Amino acid sequence: MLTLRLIREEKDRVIKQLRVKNFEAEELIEKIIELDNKRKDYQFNKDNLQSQLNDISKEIGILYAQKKKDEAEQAKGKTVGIKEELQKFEDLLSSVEKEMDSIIVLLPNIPHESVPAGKTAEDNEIVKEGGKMPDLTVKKPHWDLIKEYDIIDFELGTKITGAGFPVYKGKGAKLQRALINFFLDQAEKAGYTEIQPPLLVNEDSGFGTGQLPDKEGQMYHITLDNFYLIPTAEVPVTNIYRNVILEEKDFPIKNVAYSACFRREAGSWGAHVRGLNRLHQFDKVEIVQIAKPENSYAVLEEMKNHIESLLIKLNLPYRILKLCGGDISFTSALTFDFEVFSAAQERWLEVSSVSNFEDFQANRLKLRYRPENEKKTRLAHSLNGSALALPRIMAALLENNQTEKGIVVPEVLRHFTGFDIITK
RNA sequence: GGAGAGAUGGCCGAGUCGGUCGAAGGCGCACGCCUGGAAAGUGUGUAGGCGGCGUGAAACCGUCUCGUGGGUUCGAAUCCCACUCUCUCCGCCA
Repeated sequence: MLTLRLIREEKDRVIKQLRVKNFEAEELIEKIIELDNKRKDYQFNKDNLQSQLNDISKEIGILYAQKKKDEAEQAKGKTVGIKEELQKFEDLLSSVEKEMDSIIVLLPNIPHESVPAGKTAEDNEIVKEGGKMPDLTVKKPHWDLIKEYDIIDFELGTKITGAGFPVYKGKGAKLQRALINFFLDQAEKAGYTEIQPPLLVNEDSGFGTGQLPDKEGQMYHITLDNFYLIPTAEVPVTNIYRNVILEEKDFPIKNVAYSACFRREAGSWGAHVRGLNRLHQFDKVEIVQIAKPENSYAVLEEMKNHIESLLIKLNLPYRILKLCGGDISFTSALTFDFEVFSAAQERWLEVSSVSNFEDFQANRLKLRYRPENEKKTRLAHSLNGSALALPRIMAALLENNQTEKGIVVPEVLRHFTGFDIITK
């Protein structure tokens, strides 16, 4: 949620920058400013009336204490008109606030200056490519490999739950666990604190990170208790800081969490979603940082480097994209996507997305900090990134590392797996 | 799931039959005095939101906030209702 102050004070810049996201904001912003003016006016009137009323109440209290009962009764009469008037302004205020709340959440975060214009994923800017393309003598897609080596079973998942809930077996399960351990250990070495969050969250948390109210259909909802299954650990981990005022000494705040993630993916089933490419339940290691505004872009860079280092260590061919205005998410100011090349599918697969939300989430979360020697609090910046999402890494590893003898386990994972090749 | 108790500032804790209560007292913290330095002692300060308020900040003023939401009343931390959460006991259980 954009801050009112920004909307008021830098209206033109907001409108201009939102056009990069292909969002025409002028009308909404005019409406917001109009509502805000009304709001101030109503509150001013309300506060004044309340103040008068409070004064009379105090007088009555004193009169009673002095046993001047008649005068006290008389004073009560004076409150009637004021109370009616007060009620009127209270009603006006709450209706204008309600309308304001419903409109202000419609505005997306303004993109960073460096975000390129563009409509679709085609317009994303490739900022870096790395790693070496594998030279394969056999070239089977992972959905064939997992059957051949009996390591992941989709049919079994369908039997137990439904489509998109695969069962990992034997060395497949072990490889998955090795990846999780590797990612967590790497994050720990980079100074992140490991968190094991709840996998179900309440409505307030869903609102805090921006999943609710609009993306409701993307989450599994447990209606009986009104909980939502998390689509990413970002939700519970960032919500740790909901309604929090941080002190200077609390920084840097670096958290990492492994969790299962649940996504309904309603309506997004189609081409290119075979095998592990898109699932309803998958594992992910997520890094989350809370930063001071002046540091947040340096922090984003640091997170980006961390993610890149994982791909290098796994020896996967990768590229880094800066998302264009049309592809960047509603809440993000600047996002980099990481893709790995999956050699048998001959496709780039998105395995990570790292974003700076600036104060957009923080404003909803009421996540603030107190700068040194300042009385006033300020909104902090929040950032997160996948480090990394498991299934597509798994898909790329299986495809890129296949040989006639079996699937070769990357060097860095071997002490977690205890084996160096997956054979039939 | 059943029965009971409770929720007050960073923490502990008081708050009388509703009346100048944003809230005593203590601890902690910050700054100062004292000291050669420290401890002890001592003084001062110590919530957040919104509005007045304008280019930022401070000060000041108003208003709201004692788990959350509503109600009664001229006036609610205090009374009433609903909800949430915590604790204790019982039951169940990895």
